[in-house]
Amino acid sequence: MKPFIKVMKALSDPSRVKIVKALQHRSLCVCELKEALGLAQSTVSKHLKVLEEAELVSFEKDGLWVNFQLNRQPGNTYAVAMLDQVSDWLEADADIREMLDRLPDIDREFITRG
Amino acid sequence: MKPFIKVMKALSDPSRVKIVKALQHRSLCVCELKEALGLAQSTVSKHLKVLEEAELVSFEKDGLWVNFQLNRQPGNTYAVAMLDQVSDWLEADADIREMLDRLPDIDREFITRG
DNA sequence: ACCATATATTGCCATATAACGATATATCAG
DNA sequence: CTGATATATCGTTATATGGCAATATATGGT
Repeated sequence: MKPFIKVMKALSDPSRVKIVKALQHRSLCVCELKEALGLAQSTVSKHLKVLEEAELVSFEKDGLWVNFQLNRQPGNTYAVAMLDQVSDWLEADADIREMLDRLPDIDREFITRG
Repeated sequence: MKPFIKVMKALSDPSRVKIVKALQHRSLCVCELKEALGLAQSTVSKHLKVLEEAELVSFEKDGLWVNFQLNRQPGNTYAVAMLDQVSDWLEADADIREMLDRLPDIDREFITRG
């Protein structure tokens, strides 16, 4: 039951859903997600940890940057299924669209430290 | 986004997941679910309301009894999909199995008011 | 009308969650 | 080693959540 609940809880928060939908398009660092979501860096970092623990996202370190992406081989069955579902869902959602439209203009090179 | 979040939140609680898994087998009244879950009647009633608002369950009144069942025609797309998913999931879960094994012996006629 | 019973609602408490700012950690450049 | 920068962690606060007991509501029987 635990792994299932973890996935459901992880997807119960609008900010975390937005992160998943953003990562559907490309891998992103914390600071880019911070810009996309309009949240504090520490808040984004915490959300990413929840998503990681549900095995919905994974990361690769690249020097100072940490690139987060959708998890390609989750051991958690529910994570696999939900990533698949969510990829088709909420494409027309106003909040999601607004964020995705801004995504192309968000670049780690032009983000100032907050 | 709201309807999606409602469904995810509804399925983020072990007691509510148990309710869904129980209703997969037969429709049940509040007092039977109370027995199956070992929770207070008011707690079960509250959980059912959350599930209702996510359109995961519906009910039919029959005199004093209210029979809850899985919602057959949810307007909420996510509710439809998740009911389908969850029907295959957690069948081997220890807590779920323990509850389902007791379910045949739970009968509204033999439940004393708490 | 009155009582019994099934469910819903309310009030309360303990814990969990999401947010932030501040601080700590990690990595790279010089 | 020192400074700069990206991320993680910590401490705090406000709100949400899950649980219970007590009470209110609804329905059927006498």
